[in-house]
Amino acid sequence: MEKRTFKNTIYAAIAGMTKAFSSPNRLEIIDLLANGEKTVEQIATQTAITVANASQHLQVLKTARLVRSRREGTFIFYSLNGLKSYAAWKALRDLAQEQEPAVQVTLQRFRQALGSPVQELRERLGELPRDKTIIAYCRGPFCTYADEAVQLLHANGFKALRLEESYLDIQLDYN
Amino acid sequence: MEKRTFKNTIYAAIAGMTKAFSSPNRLEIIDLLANGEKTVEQIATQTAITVANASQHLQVLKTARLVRSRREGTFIFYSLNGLKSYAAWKALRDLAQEQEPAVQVTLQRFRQALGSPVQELRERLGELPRDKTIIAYCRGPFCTYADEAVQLLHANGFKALRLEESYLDIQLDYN
DNA sequence: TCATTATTCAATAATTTGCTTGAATACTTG
DNA sequence: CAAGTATTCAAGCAAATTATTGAATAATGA
Repeated sequence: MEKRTFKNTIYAAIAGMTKAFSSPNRLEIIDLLANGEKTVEQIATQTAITVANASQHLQVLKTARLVRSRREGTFIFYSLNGLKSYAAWKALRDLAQEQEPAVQVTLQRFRQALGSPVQELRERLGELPRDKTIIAYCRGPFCTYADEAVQLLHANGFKALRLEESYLDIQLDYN
Repeated sequence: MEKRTFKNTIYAAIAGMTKAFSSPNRLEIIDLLANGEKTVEQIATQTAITVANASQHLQVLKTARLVRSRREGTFIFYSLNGLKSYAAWKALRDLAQEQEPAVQVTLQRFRQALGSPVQELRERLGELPRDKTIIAYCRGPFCTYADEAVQLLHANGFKALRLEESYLDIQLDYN
């Protein structure tokens, strides 16, 4: 086989896999699945797309071996397939956060624009210990709730930190 | 701004950057540039595409901030823009090597199919020291010459190793 | 078996992407 | 300034990608 043919095959195969990453909806799905397995309908609801469209994207991700599925009754649960899939998503995200002004700016605004659902936390502040540091966790760096929680906790005199990494990040550290 | 709008903006921005990675030709260009800066024509020649097409791809990569350029006389030299660009490419490559059978198989064949240009090395074997270990280096894991060289050196009783990482990998270790 | 529910499939239209060709720009050197 | 060379631009066409719609599968439970 010609050297050029080898190269063409390899780069085409990698690009094929990479294409699965290059759609906003699929990235959001990957980001969701980094938090644990989900059904098609959950994914559709949380990403605000139709079920058929979510299913379609999931097929693309599955063909590229980025996600896997298991059946449980009438439900099919999807999850990320392996740590390297997550590692690649993380590398792309880090890169974009460093180099894409749109991401930097929006993310900052996103985290400042305090919203709502720290409501329960506010109501149950009394149940939290004051002698310990509280770690606020929230899936991925694109979820704002951890930030809101930390701000609320600080305002009320608690020691609190935001956990920057998702659970898959923590696993990555051990490999 | 609506939470959904935030998310749409962020994922779209990341996907925009990711799209720059998802073309075989552009991946090969990135792989080339991981070895150091190159002119448009060098890139076109080494990737076996036309100059206009290479230029076009380079514009895409530049818009996505994955490469940068500098002018020197009539030449414009392109190079990778930052370690994170390289890190992302490496993550994608690792993922594909692990999960894409086509990549695994082809890469293996590629490295076995000994070719030619270790010719000069063969002719100048006498100039090499026999009391030291020789490290064969070759840009990225997708270049075969290092493998051929190691095989030749072993066959002639030298101590030799293949350096798996490119020079950018080595830099990554220090950050 | 039949109705129900979760998921996938299939067809379509709109948009985007990739490569080619030939012309235009930008810098250098005589 | 003129000629030469490296690079980019612009137009055009073929191919791939996306979301939508409505129908088809597949498992569950009565």
